[in-house]
Amino acid sequence: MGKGRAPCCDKTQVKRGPWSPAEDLKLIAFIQKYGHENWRALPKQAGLLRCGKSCRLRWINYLRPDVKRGNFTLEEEENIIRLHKALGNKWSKIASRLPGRTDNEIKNVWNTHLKKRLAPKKGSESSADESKPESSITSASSSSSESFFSYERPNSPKTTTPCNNDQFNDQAEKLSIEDKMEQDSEKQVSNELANITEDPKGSSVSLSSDESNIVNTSQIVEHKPEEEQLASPLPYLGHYDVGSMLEEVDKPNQLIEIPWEPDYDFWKLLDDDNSLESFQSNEVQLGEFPAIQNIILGEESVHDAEAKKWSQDFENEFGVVGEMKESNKDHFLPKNYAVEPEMDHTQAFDFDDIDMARPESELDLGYIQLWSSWPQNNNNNNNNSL
DNA sequence: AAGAGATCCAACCGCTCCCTA
DNA sequence: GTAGGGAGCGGTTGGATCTCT
Repeated sequence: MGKGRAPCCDKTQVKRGPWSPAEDLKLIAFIQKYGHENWRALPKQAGLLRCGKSCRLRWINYLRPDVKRGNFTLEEEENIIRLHKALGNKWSKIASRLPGRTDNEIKNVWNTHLKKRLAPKKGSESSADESKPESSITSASSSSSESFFSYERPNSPKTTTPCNNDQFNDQAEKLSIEDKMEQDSEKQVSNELANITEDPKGSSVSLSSDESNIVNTSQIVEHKPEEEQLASPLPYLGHYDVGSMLEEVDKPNQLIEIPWEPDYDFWKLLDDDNSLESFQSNEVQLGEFPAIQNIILGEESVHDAEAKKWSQDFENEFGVVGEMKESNKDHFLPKNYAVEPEMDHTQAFDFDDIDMARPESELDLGYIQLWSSWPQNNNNNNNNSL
């Protein structure tokens, strides 16, 4: 092993950094159709200039429809602390017990404030055991109760939970018992997880062996908007011609080239009042994610009320519609999104391009459900900056 | 209002695990 | 038994955003 492991891909040949909406959509479209059995080959097949690992990460941490976005609730944070004590820095295992949360997200939350929150009371204790499971949380939890419950998350809607010590002691006792159970074996953890996640493999449609696959229809059917806060990270993708993209990705065994869609069109559409009006009056279904839903659901007619509703939702989501100017359109891009270089600003969005064909396969059905399952108003705190 | 420092989080890196031939 | 390759995991980083002065 003198040479060490070969890199997974040629770093000079792949794009790095923030993902663009177009890349996201390509990835979503491809995975919706073909799943992700081979991450290494996926970017090539999907027409993405990305490393397979990057695609996997993007999908798991951000694009997966069952990813719960928004701030962690107090209950979730308690669970993280409890599970971290039981499992240590096993973020993926912790994530598996917090439906909708990713290991990366949990890791970030832990490192950014949960760790800090617990730090003061831990000062006198061993600081080296931070990543190691403890036999019981009782003592640590009791001593940390004050700082723990007085914590108020910045920039988040207050999750006001009564913070008296009696309640905490009850919880600590309960958690202590649970943790002892957890420590018995990881198998048990897995079993408990199975109960929590309601058998993700029990779906009628499955494109891949991964339990997180988005075409898990059971997840979608059981979607509860109020509770789950599932959120599309790309509600603004309405201008992308998913239909043609899906046609392109319908060739998984060849190297395909999907032309980059200019993001500009979408912003131009919003910038131009006339365009927006035509957009709204175009007798096209405008649901939560208008163009995409149109494409997928194949609805041929729409009510103006729905069009207006979407317009309002979009305004809520992105701020002022119609006042965005050419000079500052980039500022309306969602946080951390990459702007595609060399945009073709001459192209205009054409609804006629949308493939309105009704889906026939189960895969397409899954696609419908994916998109239609995202709630309109997610609590993604990224919206703060929009 | 502006600059500095703090915070957050998406993405990357490199390692380990696991499967297959 | 073992070498190679892919997937997954945990640690870290860098840039964007927020808060404070």
